[in-house]
Amino acid sequence: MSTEVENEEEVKEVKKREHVGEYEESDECPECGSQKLSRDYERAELVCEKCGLVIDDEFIDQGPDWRAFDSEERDKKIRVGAPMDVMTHDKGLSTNIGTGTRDSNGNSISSNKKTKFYRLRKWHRQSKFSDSKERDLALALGELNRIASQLNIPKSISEDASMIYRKIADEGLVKGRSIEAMVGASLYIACRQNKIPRTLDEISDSARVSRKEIGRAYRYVAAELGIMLKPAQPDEYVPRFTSSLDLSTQVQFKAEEILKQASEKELTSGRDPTSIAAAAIYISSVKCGEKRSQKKVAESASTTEVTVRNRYQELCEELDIDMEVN
DNA sequence: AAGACGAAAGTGGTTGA
DNA sequence: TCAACAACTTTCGTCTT
Repeated sequence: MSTEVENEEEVKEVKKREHVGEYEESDECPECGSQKLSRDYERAELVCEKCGLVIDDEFIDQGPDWRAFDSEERDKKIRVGAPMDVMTHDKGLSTNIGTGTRDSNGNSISSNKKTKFYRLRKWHRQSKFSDSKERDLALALGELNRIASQLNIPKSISEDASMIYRKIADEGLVKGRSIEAMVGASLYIACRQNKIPRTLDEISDSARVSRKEIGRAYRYVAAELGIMLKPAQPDEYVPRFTSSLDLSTQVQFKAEEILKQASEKELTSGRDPTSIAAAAIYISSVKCGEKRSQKKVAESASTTEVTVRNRYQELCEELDIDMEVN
């Protein structure tokens, strides 16, 4: 509200532009004829300074509808508070009891009342976490953020994951299960849905639970919420792997090209998509003259040289790729 | 010395009786 | 519940660059 704006000049200037209410400050007091009328914006009253008559009340406050605490904020003219934030347990929208020293009538409040409000504020703060659900949610979302940032998961996806977790919690699916595993499952689902899959291994590395448990939680959640995910496609891993290997986009496109042919020939089914992706990247890196060793490629895809080797040999054979000539 | 290759044995998960 | 099974990993010795 305008009370927070310290600069009175600015407020008055806005007032002048429009006629507000029946009376204006320049009018005379109908009671005593005094020309000293003033507006009390806090109470929305136009009063005669001489006799105290309220001439006009409930006029519309034409002051700025944005709030500002300093000149920088005034320049920005921000109209809203914090945006909804699904990443925190109360979506960043919970209320606080203010710390003002005046009551709604503008009178200062007694020290007795002040201590009372201090207590109220304290209780109110604590009540945000009053039930175990909220506490668990706060804990879970904290953990989710930690894992997501460790895995460099984009904000939009971790937000999706928090929405999924909220749903899980709302349906009461967490009961009796590990929160951490459920968080892992939420992230896993969110990543796959956004076509930037992370493997269960990658997630469990950053979480405090095993891949097995996250996998189990994921299957459970998927069944309960009716989430059906298409199996991860190898090409979805390519951009992440190539960039972690510092390969050019040319290599990336080439690898995706190879994978397209491979999936047409149905070479991908039944195989770990990360291995296929790694093999395609290996071939592509050699072909583009940016060779990375099998070991390096395998590492980035968190698999082994042997598997990369086996896959890439299959690909070469089936797609008639000759590794010798460039 | 590093990387590529292949054989062999071991592991964890799925499937079908 | 158990055995069979395919995919994958680990380990290791050999060959090539």
